[in-house]
Amino acid sequence: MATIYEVSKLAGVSLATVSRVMNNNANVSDATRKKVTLAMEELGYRPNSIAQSLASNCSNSAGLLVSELKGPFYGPMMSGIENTLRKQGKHVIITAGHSDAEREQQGIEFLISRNCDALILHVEAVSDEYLIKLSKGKTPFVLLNRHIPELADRCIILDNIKGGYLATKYILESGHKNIAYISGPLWKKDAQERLNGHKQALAEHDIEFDENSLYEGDFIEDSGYEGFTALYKKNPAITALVCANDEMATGAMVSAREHGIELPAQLSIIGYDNVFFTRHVYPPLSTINYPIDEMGKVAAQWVLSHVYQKSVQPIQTLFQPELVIRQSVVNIT
Amino acid sequence: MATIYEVSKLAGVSLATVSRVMNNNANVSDATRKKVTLAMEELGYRPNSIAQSLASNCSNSAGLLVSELKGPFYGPMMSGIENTLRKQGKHVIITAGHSDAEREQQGIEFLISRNCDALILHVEAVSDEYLIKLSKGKTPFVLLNRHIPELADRCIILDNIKGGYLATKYILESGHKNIAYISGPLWKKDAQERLNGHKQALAEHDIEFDENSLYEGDFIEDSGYEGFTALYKKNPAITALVCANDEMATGAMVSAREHGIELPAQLSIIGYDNVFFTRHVYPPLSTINYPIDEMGKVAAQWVLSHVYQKSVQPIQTLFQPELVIRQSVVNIT
DNA sequence: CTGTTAGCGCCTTCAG
DNA sequence: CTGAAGGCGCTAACAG
Repeated sequence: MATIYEVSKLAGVSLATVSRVMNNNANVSDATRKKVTLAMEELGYRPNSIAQSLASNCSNSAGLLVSELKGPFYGPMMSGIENTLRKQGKHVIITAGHSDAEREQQGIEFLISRNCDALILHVEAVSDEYLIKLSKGKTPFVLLNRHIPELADRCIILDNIKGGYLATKYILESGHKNIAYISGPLWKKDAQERLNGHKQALAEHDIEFDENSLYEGDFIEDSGYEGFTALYKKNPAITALVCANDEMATGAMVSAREHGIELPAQLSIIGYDNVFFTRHVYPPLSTINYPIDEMGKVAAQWVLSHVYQKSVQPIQTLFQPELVIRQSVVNIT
Repeated sequence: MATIYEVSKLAGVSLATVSRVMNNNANVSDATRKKVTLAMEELGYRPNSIAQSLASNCSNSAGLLVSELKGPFYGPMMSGIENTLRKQGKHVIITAGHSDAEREQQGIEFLISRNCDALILHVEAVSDEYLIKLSKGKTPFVLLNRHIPELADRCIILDNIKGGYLATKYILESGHKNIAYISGPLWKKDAQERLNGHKQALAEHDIEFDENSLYEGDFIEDSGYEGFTALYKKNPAITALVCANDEMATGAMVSAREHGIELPAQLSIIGYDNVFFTRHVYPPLSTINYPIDEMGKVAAQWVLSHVYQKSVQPIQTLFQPELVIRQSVVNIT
């Protein structure tokens, strides 16, 4: 790899001049600029961004931490972020936290140690205190899907309580009274909030929440399968199931079919997230829309304006969930 | 951020010694080691991996280029790679090429300029020549899903011809004779190969391939929708459709239903890739398994052994596709 | 076992 | 408009 030094020699100028044409910064005469450009081409020169980063303390890249690299939820999120950042010539360094406090911390530290100019974090396990401490550090960050009062202006979130409420309300208005619920891991705030929304809707319709009709899953398909199996055993009379995400809903569907239950006629199911494949499962799954790609874009824009343009514009931090009606819920009134 | 210098001062030792305990390399007495460790903790010291990378010419991270960050195909691939690398303390820097030659090149150059120790590339648009030239450079790389004879030992591929063959063979053996095909973009080699496999199976059964029953899609769902719409218009008598990937197959299903076609009774469909949601569409989609997660792991292992352990072990480069039978294909003999 | 001394490749004042 | 010089934080011989 050619270095700036070789370029400068070939062009017959100083290091500083080469540096200047690279960052087409200061005034450089057209003549010398041309000389340098030619020399760079001749040598196939590529700037070493590591060295740039060390010297300038700016890496032109943002760090992104997601819980998983796979799964239908994170793909659109990463993609939305990468696209908007890339358009401005910024890069993204992605790493996974696996919903584990230690791995999330490691990931964050890795990104910081890589000189990321800013961080976009979808963290679940790490504590509020840790993040507040982190916010005192020099690397700015936004939080996706997590609300911390002290950091409210950089928390881009969905109103999960409302989402949970909307889902169950729709089920109730379709005449169901015998309703089971498969939640996410309840140590996760969003899982908790969705469940709270559910309870709220129930209360509004004077239906008492029954612990026996709750199964705590882990947002993964299999737990939906196991959840329905368990729930059905306890109470075969349920006519509707609300799931805290779409993947568990599809898992539940598999179990329901194995029990000889006809969908949606004998069992209504609703999911959450509106992940892309929900249109294609059978029956097409009604769900709650989570505009994660858009939220990712907002996060990216925050980075762009806040870090690179130094113009601190307020951003939309609260997004609204929406009911998406397809065919998995049946009216039994 | 504390630097190595401050640590050395606090511990009362030299820079070199601090560096040594960090890389627990050379012999350091337990006493001084303890002093240094304490000093590091007290200062909350974190090594700056950018500086390490610049000085040691080793970044402990591999670059990964995929076509898209979203989509059911790349998720498992990224995840498989990240997991196996992470276990050895290596990190992954991911970027997207969007199946565009220029963006793929940019991505590769970014990864190289970031001092990645090795690259794992899923590139589609960039030329063979470019990659061959790249192979002369100092950053080693493996190729995923691309075969270049000159670089055969670092190409981890699936036998796509065979996969295409298996899919159509299964359709033919189910008694279908009036078969349409939705391909991927034919400038992509894998799309071409899958189609060739299709033709080969047809030939074996003495069925002539008809250009009119081919629609060139782009591996994205919508093109499956449009593809079937166009194909059906030309020939409403088709009884089977083979698609070059699962996403187009699900798109085709939507169109078929809109035409009042009952699935699978009136139209058999087979996909390709065995992406995770194929089990959940209706009818559950028969397809060809593409062990992409495993192939990703092999790529990661290549990096681990080849670059970090300097033990050049040969790896499995050719993987076999397998027919996955579900319920979207019906026997009409 | 430990300290000294050069760099890694680039940016950034500061003079000129 | 251009060059010289110092430094970003760390590693890696080489001495001692």
